[in-house]
Amino acid sequence: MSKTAKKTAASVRESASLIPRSSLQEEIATRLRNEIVEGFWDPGARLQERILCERYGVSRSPLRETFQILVKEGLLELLPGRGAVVTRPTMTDALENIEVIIALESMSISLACERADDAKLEEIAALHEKMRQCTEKNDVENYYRYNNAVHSEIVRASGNAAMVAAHANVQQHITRLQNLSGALEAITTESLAEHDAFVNALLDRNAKKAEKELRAHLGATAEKIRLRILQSE
Amino acid sequence: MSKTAKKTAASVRESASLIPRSSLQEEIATRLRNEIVEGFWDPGARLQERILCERYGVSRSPLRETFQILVKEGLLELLPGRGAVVTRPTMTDALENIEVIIALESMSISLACERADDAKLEEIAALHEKMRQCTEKNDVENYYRYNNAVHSEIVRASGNAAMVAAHANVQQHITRLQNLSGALEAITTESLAEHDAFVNALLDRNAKKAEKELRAHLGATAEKIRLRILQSE
DNA sequence: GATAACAAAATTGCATGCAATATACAATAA
DNA sequence: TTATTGTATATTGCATGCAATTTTGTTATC
Repeated sequence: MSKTAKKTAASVRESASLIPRSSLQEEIATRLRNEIVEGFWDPGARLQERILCERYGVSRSPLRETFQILVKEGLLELLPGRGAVVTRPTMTDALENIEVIIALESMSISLACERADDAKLEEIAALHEKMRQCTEKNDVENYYRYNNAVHSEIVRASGNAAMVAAHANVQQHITRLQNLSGALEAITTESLAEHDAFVNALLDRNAKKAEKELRAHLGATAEKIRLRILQSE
Repeated sequence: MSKTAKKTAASVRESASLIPRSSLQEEIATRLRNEIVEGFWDPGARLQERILCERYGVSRSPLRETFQILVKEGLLELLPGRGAVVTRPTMTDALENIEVIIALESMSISLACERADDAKLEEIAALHEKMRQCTEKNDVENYYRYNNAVHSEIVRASGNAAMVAAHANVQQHITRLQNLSGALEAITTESLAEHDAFVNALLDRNAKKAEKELRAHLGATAEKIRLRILQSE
C-alpha cells in the first residue's frame, strides 16, 4: 500500500508538474542571486566555498552547481584554481544592456497591443499608477520597484515566454547597477511623462505609437548613461 | 625559483585573461551541447550520469555542474529525483524564438549600419555570397551554416556583447529545431532575394531600409512556422 | 625597510561514498 | 493473461575525501 502510494505520487508528479519541489540549487541560486543584485557581495569579491556553505547550510556540491547558474547569468566569474568571483558591472555594460532592452521591450509592447487581454493591460496601468504615487510620496525604493514591474509586465504581456526569459536576465543587470551605482534614471517630470505616453498608447492598443514612445523613453535613459560614461572619463 | 615561476604564471593569468585554460565543465558542456543540438540525443531522452561519465571520461561532479549550464540554456531539464532529461522543442517555441530574433537582429542591423567598420560589413557580404553559392551547388548543409553565420555576424557587428550573448542562446534553439524537424525556411528565390535586400542595405549603411528588409525576411520565416503549426493541428 | 625565497595552511577541482529515492523485476492474485 | 504487490537493483542528491594549486605567513637577504 505504501509502495503503491509512492508509485502513484511519482506518476502524478509526471503528469501534473504542479508541485515541483524546488531543488537545493535553485534555493541557493535565489538567495545568492538576490544578495549579489542587492549589493551585499561587492563586485570583485571572492566567494569562498567554505564560507558560503556555512552561510546557506549546504555542502559544496550543490553550491558549486549553483555557481554555474550564476556564471551563466553573468553575476559570477570562475577563475581557474581560484574559484568564484563576483563580476564588476560597468556603465558600458549598462549601456549595452539598455540597447538589448530597447530591442526586446519595443517588440514586446507592439505584440502586447495586439495580443494582451484587457485585464493584463489594466494590470500594467495599475502598476504605472502605483509608480506615480511613489513620486508623490517620494518613495524612491518602491518607485524603481514599480518601474521595473511595469517594464517586465509589458514583456509578459507579449505572451512570449522566450522574450520574458531573455528580458529577465538583462533587466537583472540593470537593477544591479541601480543598486550599486545609484539610480540610472532620475525621477523627473519628463521621465514620468514618457511613461504616461507609452502606457496610454498601450491602453489604446496603438502599437506604432506605443513602440515609438517606449523607444523614446528608453533612448533617453540610454543617453543619460552615455553622459555618465563621458563624465567618468 | 620554481615557486617564483608559479607565482608569475598566476599573475600573468590575472592580468592577461587571454589564455584561459578552459575548465572541464566547459569542455563537457561544449560536447554535450553539440550532441543535443545536432540531435544525437533525442528530445525526452534521459541522460544518466553513469553513462555520460563513461562517455566523456569524467566523474559525476563536473558532469552535474555542466547539467546546470545546459538547463540554463534550455537544452536540459532536471526532474527531481530523476535527473537530466533532454528538452522537447516545439514549433511554438520556434515561433517565440523567431520573435525574439526579430527584436534582436533588427536592432543589431540598425546599430551595425552606424557603427560597424567597412571590413566587418564586407565580411558579412562575403558570408552572404558563400551562402548564395551553396544554393547553386545545392549544398543544403552549408547553406544553413552560412545563413546562420550571416545572421550572427550582423549581431556581432552591432558591437554589443550583451546582444551577441542573448542572440546566441536563442539562435541555438532555432538551429536545433532545424536539425530535428528539417529546415524551417525553404531555400527559395524569394528568401534569397530577401537576404540580398537587407545585406545590400547594410552595405549602403541604410539603417532604416536594412531593418525593414530584415524584418520582412524574418517575418516571412515566422509566417512559415505559423503555417506549420496550423497544419500539424 | 623592502624584497625575495621558502614553508605551512587553506582552497579549489575532481573523485568517491552513502543514504534516499526511483526503476526494474519477480511473485502473487484476480 | 493482466494487474498488483513486494523486493532487488540502479540512480540520484548531497556529503566528504584527496591531491594539486593557491594563498598566507615567516624568514633570510640586500
